[in-house]
Amino acid sequence: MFESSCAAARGCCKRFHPCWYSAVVDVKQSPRPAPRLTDVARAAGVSLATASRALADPALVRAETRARVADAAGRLGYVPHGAARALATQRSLTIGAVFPPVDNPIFATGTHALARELSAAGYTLLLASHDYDPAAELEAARALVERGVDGLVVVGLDHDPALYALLERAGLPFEVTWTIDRDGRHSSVGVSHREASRAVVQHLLELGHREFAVIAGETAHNDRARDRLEGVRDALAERGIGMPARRIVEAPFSVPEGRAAFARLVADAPGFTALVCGNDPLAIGALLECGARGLAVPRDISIAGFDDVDLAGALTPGLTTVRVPSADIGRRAAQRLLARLAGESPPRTETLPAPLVVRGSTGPAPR
Amino acid sequence: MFESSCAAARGCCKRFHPCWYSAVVDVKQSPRPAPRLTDVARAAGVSLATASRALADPALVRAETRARVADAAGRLGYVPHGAARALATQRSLTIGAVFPPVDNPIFATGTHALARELSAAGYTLLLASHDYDPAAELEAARALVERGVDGLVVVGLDHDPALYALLERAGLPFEVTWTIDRDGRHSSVGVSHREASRAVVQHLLELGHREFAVIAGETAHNDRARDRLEGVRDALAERGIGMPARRIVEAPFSVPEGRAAFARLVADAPGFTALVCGNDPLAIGALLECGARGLAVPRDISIAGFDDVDLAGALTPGLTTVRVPSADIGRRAAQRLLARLAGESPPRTETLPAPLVVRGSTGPAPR
DNA sequence: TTGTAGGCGTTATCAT
DNA sequence: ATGATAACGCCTACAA
Repeated sequence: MFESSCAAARGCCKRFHPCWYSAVVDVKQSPRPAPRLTDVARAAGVSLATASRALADPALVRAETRARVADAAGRLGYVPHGAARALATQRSLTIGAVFPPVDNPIFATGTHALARELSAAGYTLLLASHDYDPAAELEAARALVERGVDGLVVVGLDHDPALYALLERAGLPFEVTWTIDRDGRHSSVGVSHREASRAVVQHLLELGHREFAVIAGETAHNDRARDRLEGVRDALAERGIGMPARRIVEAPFSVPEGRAAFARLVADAPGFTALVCGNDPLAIGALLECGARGLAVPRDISIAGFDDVDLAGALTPGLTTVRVPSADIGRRAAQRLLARLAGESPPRTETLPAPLVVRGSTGPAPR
Repeated sequence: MFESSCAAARGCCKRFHPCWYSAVVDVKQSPRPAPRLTDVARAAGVSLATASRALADPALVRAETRARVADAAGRLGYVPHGAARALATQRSLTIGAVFPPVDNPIFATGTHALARELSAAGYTLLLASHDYDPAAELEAARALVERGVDGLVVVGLDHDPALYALLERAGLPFEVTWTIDRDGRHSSVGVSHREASRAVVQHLLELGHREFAVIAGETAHNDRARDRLEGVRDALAERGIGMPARRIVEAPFSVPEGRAAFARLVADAPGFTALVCGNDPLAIGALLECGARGLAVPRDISIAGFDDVDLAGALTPGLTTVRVPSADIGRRAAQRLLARLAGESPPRTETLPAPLVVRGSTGPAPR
């Protein structure tokens, strides 16, 4: 019986080939193959080509025909097959992003904005997340390229050279984000971490502080963390103010790590009145540790962060910080990439403002 | 000249058809077409099929041949074409997720875990993010289905019925997360928000509290928020303790909204000694507003949250809350989906523990 | 172990 | 305005 139906199937419709059925254990799992465009065309009494046009570019088809096709598609619950379309058009309507831990609030915000902006344009986000590991990042990027993304978003400039090579060979447009590429070698949208960091220090200098300490983010594989640290050094050097090496500690970006780092700093290199932190979670950790130690902020010590996460403004005292427009960066990255795919040429590098936000956590240096 | 090269191209290699070239403005943009498997095969001196096998299932091919193919692929910088592969195999090695705002820390954590777990298995995450809008969610899900995801992760059970219909028609395996589906109609992994919420109230009752207030998350389209609120009602009802309606306010999940909601509560319905919040950001907002008003926690008022975000334990006093294992949920959702794709049958519903974490923000009721 | 060839579901180029 | 048909790049029975 299978034999004969097999032979018959071969002749007309290969999709019902019994071998296919026999491979399926649970029939309920796949009740019937999903309808394809051919099915829609048949149901509407038109050719495959017409059905395709009616759905893709309605203007090319008579209104009445168009309606019949739309109706048939609706009745059958037709869903276009993206892979087939991608194969035929050589575009996937998909954008990839390789992000550092997306559970960092700023990247979470950026991801959200990116996803929303893309979907508004009919694109979908393919997201890969790594833990500041260049090898993992490269691997993730390769996976995204294989999936046929039309463009890619990466964070910062610190990447395995093989990543750049991969993207260049594939001729894949990509955007560097958060950081801007001063050399203009890559298309980028972000802020000047270094400048903003200088502004923080200048603010503290104006308040009379001369004894500085820094809790920096981990600078390996992270140009943002390095730039922020460099900004501090720049501003101090300009004024001829020194800062001993032991007043600088590095810590992973998190509140608990910020607490711990502050404790280390107080133990190893006490006497500073101003603390500059690599991001807000670190600063909040430091603030909390101050509270636990009975240190008053800003009376005994001034603390500044970087990023302006939601919480920064809600704390008491509010955290003085730099506002990094994460949502804007995500949104603009999407827009720039889509513009380039449409043949436009947005400015090679786009610098967003990152203003200093002065709140209660910084005040005059104690005398 | 184009004419002749065109004719020649037609005969041998259509990819170099001059029409194609003439359409490309900037030659540097697409230096040469990406190498295909055919090119690798030719370079290695084997057939297309052998090249395919050598790369996909090395065991099927002689070691020496395999090496030649691998070498050729490496030299040419060959990257498989995902769409073509997906079309041929009917699998995209891609999993979709439709999440509420991924800038909510718990969803950010879940996303991160999901992405990492998937990529470890060779899969990639297609992420869509909405703002608690069922229509947008449906649209996003449809986009993911079109992209050919092999499975889908959704959050909770509150969805447009059309979403379920879509997934069922497509025969697409999906996982409900965060919430568990008691009826077992859908495969799910999450926690019992209702039970955990009861535990919070029981804890407060044991501390002698009788005057309760609630800052709930917005319950529309959000079964987690509803369940948490119901849990509070359950526990109070069991003990015959009433709570007037004006002691319950709803607010979007965020720190600033928590502050504002607390202010409203104090203005409209003062006199409560215990405050149960729909999540940690709301609770942290309430804590901060207490600080600003000179209310001591827990002496004057006890406050509890839900989720156990990083910050909850770092605050002083620490926030009493329920630990929701977001990372585990993301990880398990990935594992369960992959297992099902591999033909296994993980338990229909998987309930993860959500223990009460007692910290300093709750204490004996003032007398 | 390797090669041959048909098919995956669309789009797009030709005719008509 | 519509229809026939050749790609798109890969996988995989089947044959050798």
